[in-house]
Parts: sequence; C-alpha cells; structure tokens
Amino acid sequence: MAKKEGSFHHGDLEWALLEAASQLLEKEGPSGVGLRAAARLAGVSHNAPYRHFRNRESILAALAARGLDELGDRMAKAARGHEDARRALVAIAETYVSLAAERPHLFRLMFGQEVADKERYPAVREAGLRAYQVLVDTILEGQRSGAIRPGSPEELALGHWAIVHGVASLHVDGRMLEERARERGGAPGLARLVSEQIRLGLEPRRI
Amino acid sequence: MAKKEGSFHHGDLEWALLEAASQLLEKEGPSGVGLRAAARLAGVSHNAPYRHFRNRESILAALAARGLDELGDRMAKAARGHEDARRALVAIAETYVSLAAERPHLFRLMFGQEVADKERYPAVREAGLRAYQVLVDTILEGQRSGAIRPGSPEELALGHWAIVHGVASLHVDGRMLEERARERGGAPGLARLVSEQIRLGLEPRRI
DNA sequence: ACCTGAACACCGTTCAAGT
DNA sequence: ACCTGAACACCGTTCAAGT
Repeated sequence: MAKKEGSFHHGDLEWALLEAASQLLEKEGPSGVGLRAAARLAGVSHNAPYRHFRNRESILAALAARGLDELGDRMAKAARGHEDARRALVAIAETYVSLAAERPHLFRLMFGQEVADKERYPAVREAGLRAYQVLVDTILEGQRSGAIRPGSPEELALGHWAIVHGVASLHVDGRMLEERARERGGAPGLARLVSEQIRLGLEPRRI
Repeated sequence: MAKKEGSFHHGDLEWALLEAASQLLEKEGPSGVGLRAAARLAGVSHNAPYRHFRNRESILAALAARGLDELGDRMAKAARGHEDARRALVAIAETYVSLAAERPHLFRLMFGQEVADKERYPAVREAGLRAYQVLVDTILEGQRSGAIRPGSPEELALGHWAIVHGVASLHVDGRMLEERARERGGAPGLARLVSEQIRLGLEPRRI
C-alpha cells in the first residue's frame, strides 16, 4: 500500500503479513486468519507467506506471541509508579481484563487451543514468561515493603494470575450470562457481584 | 455403517451427523468440524447435511446446545440428594468444572465465539437457561432452609455461576500456567492456591 | 421429503521455476 | 533470498436433478 506492490525488503513482508493477520483476527475471528487472505491483504502472491511462516498455525502462534508481548508491556506499564504494591496489582488486573474485553479474539488465541502446542513456539513461551514475571516482581516488591504477606512469591503470583484470568474469561465468555448481566449493570455489575460473592460467601449470619 | 449406506429415515441422519460432528470436535477441535467431513463420517453425500443444517455455524450451534443440555442434566443430577443446599452448590460446581476439563473443545464451543450470535439459536438459548435455572432453584431451596443468606436468588446464582465459570476457564486455558501449575500439584493444586488466595487475600497481618 | 452430482469460489500446502 | 504460477486435495455453498 505504501510503495509499489510487492516491494518488500528485510522483513517488511513478515510485518505486513502479521498486521494483515491481526486485522483478519479482529474482524472475522481465528477462522478468518489464513495465509492466503493475509497475503492478499499484503498485496503479495498466495505463496509468499511460506517464506516467513512454516504453516497456518505458525502465523497464529506469532499473533499469540505478539498479544502476550503487548499484555506484558501493558502490565509492566500499569505496575509502575505505585507506592503500594497492592495498588500495582489492581492496576495490572485492570489492564489484563481490559485487553481481554477489547480484543476477545486475541485473548482467546493467547490462551486457547487454536494453537495446539504453544510450548513449541519459543516466542509464545517467552512472552508468556515475561508477562508472568511482572506479577512475580510486583509481589516481591510488595513483600519487601511489607504491603503483601509473606509466602512463595511464585505461588502468590500464580494464584493471583489465576483469579484475574478467571475474571477476564468471564468478560469474554459472558455471552451466555450476558442477557442477565446487562440487566444487572453489564461487565462492571458482574464484577461487583463476583467480588461481593467472594467477600460475603453464601452462608448466612456472618460475623 | 449399521445397514446399507444412505438408508436414513425420520431424523436418523441428523443424529448421525451430530454424532460425527461431535467426534470431529473432540478429535480435531472446532476447525475440524465441517459439513463435508461429518457427511463423510455418516456415509452420505457431501450435500445431504443441508437438509438438516442451514450452514456450518448451525451444526456448531447444535453441538453447543447439546453440550449445554448435558451440562444442565449433570448439574440437575449433581444437585439432587443433598440435605444442605450449599453441598448441592459444591457438587454443581464440581460437575461444571469436570465437563470443562473432560471436553475442553465442547466447553469452548458452548461459551466461546465460534458461534457468533448464539441468542439467535433457540435451542442454545433454552439449554443455557435450563442449566442456569438449576442454580437458581438450588439457591432458592437453600434460602428456604436457611442454609443460604437472603438476597436476590438471581443475583446469587449469577455471581456463583460467574465464579464457577472462571475456575472452569482456568482449567481449560491453563496451558500458559500449566508448566508451573504442574509443579504445584496440577489442577487440584491450582484450585487450592486460588481458594487460599481468596480466603487469605494478599494483605499481611489479617486478624 | 430426502438424497445426489456438478459447479463455483475459496482454503492450506507442495513443486518447479523465475530474479 | 524472495517471489511467482500451476497443481492438488480439501472446504462451504448453490443449483439442477433424481426417487
């Protein structure tokens, strides 16, 4: 689109293909991401992508890695500039849920099974570990300052991530609950319900 | 396979196609579910399915409705025979998470976005409402016996479902966390971590 | 009603070839 | 290295036709 069609050099095509695939993902979902469709959007022959991606799964994995990279960046950014590490954790959770809500297809690709064995893609693996490390570091800092209780920071980070991921999944999968959720105030209302439930539990006469 | 090829009558083919599609879903994931592939498995021409399903999305919706039906049945079964309604809720939660863990592709289909506008498929909608109603009824019963605190049963059911769905999603999406989760005792260990986190929170010196 | 075969425009993937 | 065109076996979907 920028210059003559087909004039890609030093990795420009790979970038253009990923950009095209990203557009396809947001517009049509995972099933709309194809090597031929991406090539068409990028203005090259249907076969050019194979110079950069071994197969279809490999470009999906690249999108997932990109998404995890962005998640990690956002989490790191959200964690900065808080005196209280607990505040930082809340900010991290918010950015996590926001990304899931804004780009549900990407979120599904990052954590779903569209890419069968994600551990086989180093870029995906490393991007995931980087994001996870933001959590661990934040918890470590909180433990140093006394804001967070003692205990294995790995365990605390894992448990915290799990909870946040559960909440994010609710936003993305909320379609079945959506109808009622909307009556109760949409996603924020749902979040309030959940946290209230966790706080109060179901049993009566709490002290 | 049972009789002569192509000898289907009074809805047998629809059932056979759903069975085939179900096998394809478990074996190859949502992208493996195709009308042609299902027709091949059922031993009919590639075009016969269009007598029973308008398009590919429609057979996916039928699978989702089937899954929600089974979920509802299992939930209703799990809810029976408990004196304490809170016990019944735990049993419901266990069966929900079990179904998600046993058939992750089906679970994704039921709550994901593979079928774009699920509200447009009455079978999906009704099956979802039926499953939801099991929760509401159980909570109502618990409120009558005094086992569950007062409050809107719809809100309590929604909040409870949301939490359980979040936990189930963790099992299904746990691949990114899996590596560490395994070290910490797999899915049960993860569940323990999460409930501990919810119970203790992150702050130090709780009274 | 229910099934079939031919046809169309799409896929992913491989191969042989061009610069 | 990077890109292309032809080819193959698959798709979803439509049409005209058979019983």
